[in-house]
Amino acid sequence: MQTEPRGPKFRRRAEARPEEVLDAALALFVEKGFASTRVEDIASRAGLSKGAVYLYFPSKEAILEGLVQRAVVPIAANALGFLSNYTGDPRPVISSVLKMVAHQLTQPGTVAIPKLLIREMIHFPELAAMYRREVLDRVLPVLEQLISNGVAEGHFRPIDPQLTIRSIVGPIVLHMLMAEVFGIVPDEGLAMERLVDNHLAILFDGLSAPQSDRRFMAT
Amino acid sequence: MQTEPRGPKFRRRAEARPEEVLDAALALFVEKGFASTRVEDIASRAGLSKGAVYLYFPSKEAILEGLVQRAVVPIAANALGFLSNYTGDPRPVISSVLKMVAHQLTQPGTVAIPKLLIREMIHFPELAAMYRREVLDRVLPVLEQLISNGVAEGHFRPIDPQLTIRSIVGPIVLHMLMAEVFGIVPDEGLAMERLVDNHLAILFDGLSAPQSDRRFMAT
Amino acid sequence: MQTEPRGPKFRRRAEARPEEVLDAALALFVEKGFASTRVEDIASRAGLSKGAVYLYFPSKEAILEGLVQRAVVPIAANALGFLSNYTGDPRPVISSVLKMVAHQLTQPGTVAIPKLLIREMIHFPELAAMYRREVLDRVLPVLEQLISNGVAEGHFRPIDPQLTIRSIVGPIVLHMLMAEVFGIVPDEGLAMERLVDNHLAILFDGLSAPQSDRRFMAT
Amino acid sequence: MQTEPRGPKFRRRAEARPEEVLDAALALFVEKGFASTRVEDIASRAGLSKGAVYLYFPSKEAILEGLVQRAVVPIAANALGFLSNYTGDPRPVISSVLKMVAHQLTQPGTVAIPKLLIREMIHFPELAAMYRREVLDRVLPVLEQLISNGVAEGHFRPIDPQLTIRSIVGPIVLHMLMAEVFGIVPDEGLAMERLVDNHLAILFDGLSAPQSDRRFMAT
DNA sequence: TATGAATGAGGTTTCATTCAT
DNA sequence: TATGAATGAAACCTCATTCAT
Repeated sequence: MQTEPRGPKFRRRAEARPEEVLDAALALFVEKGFASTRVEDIASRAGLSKGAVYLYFPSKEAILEGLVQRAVVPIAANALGFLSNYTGDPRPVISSVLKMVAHQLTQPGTVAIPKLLIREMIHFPELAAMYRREVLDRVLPVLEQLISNGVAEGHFRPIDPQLTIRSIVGPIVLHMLMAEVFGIVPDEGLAMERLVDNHLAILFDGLSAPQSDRRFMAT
Repeated sequence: MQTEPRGPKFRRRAEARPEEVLDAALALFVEKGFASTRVEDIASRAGLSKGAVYLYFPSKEAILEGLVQRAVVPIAANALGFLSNYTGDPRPVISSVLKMVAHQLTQPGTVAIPKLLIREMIHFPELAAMYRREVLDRVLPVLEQLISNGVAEGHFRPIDPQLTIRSIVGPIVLHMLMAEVFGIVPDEGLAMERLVDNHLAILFDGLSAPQSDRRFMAT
Repeated sequence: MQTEPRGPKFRRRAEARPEEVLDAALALFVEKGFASTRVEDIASRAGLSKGAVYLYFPSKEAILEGLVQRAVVPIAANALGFLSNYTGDPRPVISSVLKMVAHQLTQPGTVAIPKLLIREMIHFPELAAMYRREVLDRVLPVLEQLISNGVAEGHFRPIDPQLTIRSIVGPIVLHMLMAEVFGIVPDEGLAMERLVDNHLAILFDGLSAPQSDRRFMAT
Repeated sequence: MQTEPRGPKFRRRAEARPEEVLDAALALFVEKGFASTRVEDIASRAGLSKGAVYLYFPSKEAILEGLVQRAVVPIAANALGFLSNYTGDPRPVISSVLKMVAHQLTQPGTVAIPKLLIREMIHFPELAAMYRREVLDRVLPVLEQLISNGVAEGHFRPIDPQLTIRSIVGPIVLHMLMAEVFGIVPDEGLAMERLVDNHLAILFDGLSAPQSDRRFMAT
């Protein structure tokens, strides 16, 4: 008659639950958008019941917040260290950073958050603000400093560091955007490596044919 | 007892109603997103009743379609002519095209449609497909050809034309994106002109300090 | 500057307009039901504008009322005369009445109103009441009297006149109903005449084989 | 401050909810018609909230379908067995079938579905088709066979079995129809039993007075 | 902790009716 | 008389959230 309080039947790793919810939510938000994703979808993809989701997150929006939070933490903890206070020719650093970024962008997890923010920013502006504060406002100044140093030390022409960041990173972003939004991919496929190589060549040495040729042509 | 001459209940203005609806919808879709915009909002901003909107568009989605259609038509009608079959040094053309694009992008109407598409593409993929078909698939090949010519005629280094398009346009897109999504604007403000100038300098002649320095450094 | 009041351009037979509206409405109500018929449909089928319909009928419901009214008038004016006060063997009369009714029922116009009433009675019970008052309450008593006379004069068995009316008319109604509602038609087609012949044979002389045979079989 | 024990906001009764919804819907559809019945009406009559109805049925139309389905199932499961392959004088069988049918038709539940179909067939023709397929196409052939046998074995005159079905059942249907649609009821009330008795007398032996009389009259 | 039945606000769409012209 | 642009009420359906169990 009585139900002896036996030890937990299994205690399905209760600790990892919020993470699983976030994983499920991220996948679905990216696939279908925030609004079109039902809480029940998230729950069942995470292997939970709808109600259980609310044990971990007070609302659907909170899941999105949690998503951005989770993406933000490693940035703060990690990185930048090897960029900061760097002196010397910044070109090798930029090369490797660009390649790293390009590689990251092909990992689905990395772009998901910015993609989400681009879409949902209107509905949740605080989120975009948070992402900016925690991620962009930390990374951009470092890059800016790197370029400034490059100019100061004569490695670079005298260009505007802030604007130049756009010239460095913009092509990669556009590349992703064209592929993601419009399905426009170069003949050879996404080809992130080729894009970066092509871009670095232009970035450092310019689009124009070398001086000698130009003088010749000008004749 | 008195018949105060109130404003007429019905205003008869068949004229440009659909245009007005589109204008109102564009503004609201950009401001609040498609889903969060109620048809009634559109109606009242256009000075109509909810029902009247349905005299001109069979559904809310049709309004969005109409919006993209309207943005697409001028592209087909308009230009490219002055780009096609262009021969000679492409650099001046690229300069002016870039300046033109940059100028266009500061006009609210122009960016609105792509911004909308980036957000709503998930929910209405046909729209993005249409925009791609009608706009991008017309413009990109022309640019590609321009660059190919530049390479063939020795004005440019031997670079990949398709990928190079991203190096040319990407920075401007990123500039807009940073401003729009994250509110990140250079210290001097949007400064589209300065951005383009900075970018063109890098684009044509590279980020690196002139050859002389580099030879020196390479030593 | 002034618009001389010229004679009417054409004065498109303004008199017949209500009739045309009723015709259009009847066709559409039967085809699509009352609720699914838009006033604009009626108008355009009648060759009018939506607004013009309201010059003749104050509401959509009034059109339906007009329809029933119009169907009711001829009944009151016409008929019954030749049935009333009939004496002598009623069988020939019933035969010809039944054939007439059957013929009438194949005319689309005649069944339309009862069909409408069967469907819409719930929404407009007064209409059914009116039809009953003006049509059925006039016709049924006459039939009842006819049968009563037949019994009194020894032509018929002693049966209940009111209930017998159902035995006389029911099969024809069911025949129509099966065809109209369920599309169930005998192998030979609607075959109204055959149905009536078959039914009259049963009605007057019974389904059972003649007495002589029955006695034989009973042996 | 006090927590008055109000009725629980949520009642958990997964049991027979769909059945209750169907019951409520049937009652309302019959009373007010399909279109005039709001889903919320159904819900509250079933003791649910509007939204809960959609837990069991994906749409209002699905409720109607469910209604017809539910009416159809017992037919397939049930009877006909005792009719099929019957040999011998069919008259007792017809008598009892007719009495059974008449009895059934006085049960509110039974007529409701056909009544609904007559009304809504225009809007949902598939429903009428389903009812025909599952019910009528099963019952009618059996009746037809029964009559054929009666003719073959000399119990009946040589009549058309398909048409004769109408002569057998029609009066009962008309009786219901007159009562339901026009409120026309014999002086003695619905009197289903009397109707059937009167009809059976006519059906088997005819309306006309017995042979002897007729011979006399014919003289 | 976990479930999932139940709630109810909110928005799109239809269309009878009105009325300025 | 005639038009048809405009109105606005009404109802279906979705889904985030709650809570009895």
